[in-house]
Amino acid sequence: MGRMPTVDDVAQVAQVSRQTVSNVLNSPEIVRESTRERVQQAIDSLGYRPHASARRLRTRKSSTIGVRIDPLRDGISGAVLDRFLHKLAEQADARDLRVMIFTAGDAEDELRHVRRLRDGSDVDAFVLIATDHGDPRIEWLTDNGVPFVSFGRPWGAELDDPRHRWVDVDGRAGVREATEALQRQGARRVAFIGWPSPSGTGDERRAGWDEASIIPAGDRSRYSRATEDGVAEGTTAAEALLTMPDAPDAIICASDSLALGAMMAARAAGLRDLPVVGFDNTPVAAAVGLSSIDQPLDEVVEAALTLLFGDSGSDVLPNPDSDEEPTHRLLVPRLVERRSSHLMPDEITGAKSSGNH
Amino acid sequence: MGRMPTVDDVAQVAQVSRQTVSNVLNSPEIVRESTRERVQQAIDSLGYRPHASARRLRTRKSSTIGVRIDPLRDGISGAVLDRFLHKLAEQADARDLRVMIFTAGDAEDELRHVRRLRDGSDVDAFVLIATDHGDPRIEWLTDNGVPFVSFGRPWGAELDDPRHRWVDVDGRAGVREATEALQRQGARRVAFIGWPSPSGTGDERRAGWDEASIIPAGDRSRYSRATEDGVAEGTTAAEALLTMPDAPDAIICASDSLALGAMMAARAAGLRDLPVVGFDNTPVAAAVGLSSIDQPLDEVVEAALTLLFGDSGSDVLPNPDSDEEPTHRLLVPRLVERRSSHLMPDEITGAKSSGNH
DNA sequence: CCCAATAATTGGAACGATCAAAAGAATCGC
DNA sequence: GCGATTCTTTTGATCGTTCCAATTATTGGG
Repeated sequence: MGRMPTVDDVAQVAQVSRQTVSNVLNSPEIVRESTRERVQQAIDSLGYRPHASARRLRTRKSSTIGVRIDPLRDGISGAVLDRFLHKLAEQADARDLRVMIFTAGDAEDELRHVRRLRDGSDVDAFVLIATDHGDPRIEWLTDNGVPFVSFGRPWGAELDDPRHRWVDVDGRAGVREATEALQRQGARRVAFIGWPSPSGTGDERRAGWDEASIIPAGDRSRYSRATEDGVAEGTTAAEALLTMPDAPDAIICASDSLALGAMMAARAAGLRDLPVVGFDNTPVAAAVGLSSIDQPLDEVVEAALTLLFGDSGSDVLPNPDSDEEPTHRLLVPRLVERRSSHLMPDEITGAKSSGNH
Repeated sequence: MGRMPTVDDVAQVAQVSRQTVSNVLNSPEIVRESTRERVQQAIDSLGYRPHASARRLRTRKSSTIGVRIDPLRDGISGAVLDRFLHKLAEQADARDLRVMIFTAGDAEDELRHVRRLRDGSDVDAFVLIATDHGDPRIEWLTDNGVPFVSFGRPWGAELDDPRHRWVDVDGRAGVREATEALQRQGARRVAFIGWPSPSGTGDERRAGWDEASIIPAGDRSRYSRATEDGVAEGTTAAEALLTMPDAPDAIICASDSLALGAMMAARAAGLRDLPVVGFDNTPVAAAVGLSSIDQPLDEVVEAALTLLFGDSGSDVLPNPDSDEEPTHRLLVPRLVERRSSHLMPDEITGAKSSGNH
């Protein structure tokens, strides 16, 4: 394997100068057609590919985005991040961007990485996932002018800081829609199992249920449970709900984990037709035939990239400082109905799952 | 934000030459201690970071590995790849390597990416996941001298081609061990639910059961079922097993999806104590308290990186062509016992799952 | 104390591309 | 047919680093 051809090699074959070759690649419209064709032919015949590092050195941009992948993704819901990552890789490719991943133990460790990747011009911008209450990273990034976008809105006070670009899914609207759908089907007492407050995401989802519920306000709190996330926790909470007088005739949960637990509790109690709805539309939900509220990750990723790079380019937009342009997007999720609980175990027809490892 | 400091800036402050600064960074041992300290101090005070692209241009290596992430990971088992990716990012970081991800629709598309990433010197080596029967990528990569390692052994004839480095987990041993463990606990008729043959991975797992089973050889095939992967399929297969005379007193499955289905079938049939074992130890298994055979991903990743880069460095080893050094590793999985089915729904105490999105 | 051998440091060149500005070709109006 | 205008192509410099060969400082032996 000899050495790779360079612009000079192509130039020589095509009988033009270096720069013209470069122009054919980067600004073809300014090159005369006949020349362009000749150069293109030389490129093809030599199998020339621009050397990415050389280009990056000169242009001072890496066309690469950095993504932190989380260390603890034990939850079923980890699958959402997984899908997100895949969509990101896909759409980044369409814009000629590369995606670099990294992990970090804690926030400090993460900042160390961010600094290294950025100062070394390894990446142009970052994508953060699932920001928490008062996340220290956000502040650091905005203050240091590092371009980034977060999937998940900031739950602190800074919701409208135009310097912070974010994309999120409106869980409130999703749960509201699901609640209304169940009530249209005839449910009169739709219960909700969510997480303890305060939890930005969780509180929003509960609020959606609260807004749509037709349960008399005085009675309503009885139908709402808060517990840590997990299948077992979902089971416990659902059992408590199902054994009370005027038991609910449908349950909406803040996650598929909780919903899976609730579904198992319902079955154990012989309530095979009790509708149960989860959140995130994870593979498990699909596998066991659980209805779930699906996050439109395609749109999320597209919105995130648009906020960072504009409608189509691969140049990072200047960090926003005025709010002429909106710097965030709130997207609406969609209920995927699988009529969760109208199926007995021997009738399950959930989507197939694949993968051998 | 002014311009980033360069080696020259550091050199000026430390009163040495460029090259000495470079040496402090890359070969500290050849620099006199007093000088080294002075330079280091200048580096710290200026906050200097080497420009990654410039370095890559000069050294002609990118210190980056490329990983393809799969487009369809609907299965529960996708979680394994997820964990793999995380471990990879972690260990790559320890070796000062970066990880770049990409996706591709089909094999041809993937090769296009590989070629682009490699010819552009974006990545030094590739990590492939889950190779299939007679994977065309493998041949192309070996023939073109692209350094790579695969997680998953090649199932074609080329198992011992020293040019192909691979790491895999010995599913046969894992299932064998699980079968023996169940038999030690008193099970007499351990059944197996796997995938239709031919399936490299699946056939191996079944073979492990076959080797350890104490069911008389003539009877054994009745206790073995083959079906596509999926929760519903697992349920169906388990029901068939459980309704036959001399029904099995334990079930081992080739995946957690199948196992989850089998577990649900067992419960529906009132067999709450029937042991069920899955494969991959996915979050779902942990969540519902399902025993499962765990792949030692830490070791897998470490072995993979060692095959590519040697014991500690970050330079790609020359492509092997003789078999002086072993170019593959087969690792042994471990059974995680959760006594799957000794729990009724209201007693589930599976590990909590987390993650809000 | 000098010379040889070794250790430490230095300056010029190169990696492969793009930028900026200058130079050359083609086109147009009159 | 000539200068002005526009289009196309070229030349020299540069991005920040490491390689290479040359130079200077240090050490040790006789």
